[in-house]
Amino acid sequence: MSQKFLEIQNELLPKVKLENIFKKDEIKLIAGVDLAYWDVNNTTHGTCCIVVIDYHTKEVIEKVYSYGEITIPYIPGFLAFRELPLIIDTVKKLINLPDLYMFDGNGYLHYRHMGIATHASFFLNKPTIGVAKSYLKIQGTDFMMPKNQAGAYTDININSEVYGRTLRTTKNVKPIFVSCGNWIDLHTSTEIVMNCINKESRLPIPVRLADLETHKVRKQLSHL
DNA sequence: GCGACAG
DNA sequence: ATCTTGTCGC
Repeated sequence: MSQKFLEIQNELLPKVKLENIFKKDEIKLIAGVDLAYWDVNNTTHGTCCIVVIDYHTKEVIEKVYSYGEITIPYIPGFLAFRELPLIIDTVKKLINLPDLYMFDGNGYLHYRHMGIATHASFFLNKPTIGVAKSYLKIQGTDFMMPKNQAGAYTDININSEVYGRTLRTTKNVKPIFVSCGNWIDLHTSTEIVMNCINKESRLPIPVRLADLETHKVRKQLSHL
């Protein structure tokens, strides 16, 4: 199974572009994407929630979700294959199409530069950013802890290539791991993430809201 | 058997 | 990811 997955990701890799294909003032709507899981008998079910906000006012513009059985197991390095089917299904329900998507997980910061944010971009056809809460160690490379100051960061350099960035979004709180998804550069990715931080969470608003939403939906669905 | 391991 | 209460601190 994972052999076929490897082939698919290796074919996509050459199409990744870590450059902005947009102008900053064109970014109006940003979506956060997340999933939550629960078990029914011996099968795993999941819900995908997408929350769209106005990048400038942070107002919630739209929320959509879908749910279904999850058939692909979680395998480190192949998260996209597990979560993409439900994500694609959910995106179809959006009325307000986002200018950019933020994911709970990595993008270019991945064994084959094909974390879920990067992989998903080819189905969404929009710029994407990866935001992970924990570190995925690649080739034994640890990350350097940034200074304890909001906005401080350290680049994750592996074999003379920058895979992503350890970003302290909030003082006195663990850093997050930001990486390019596709069609955007790391500098702009960092800037957009920081512009989506408030006192409520170390996570950018779109991802945080999508996370909260998946918990609500799960509580509702798993109690039926 | 042991340790690694985004979500 | 998920299983789970209280509790320390700003």
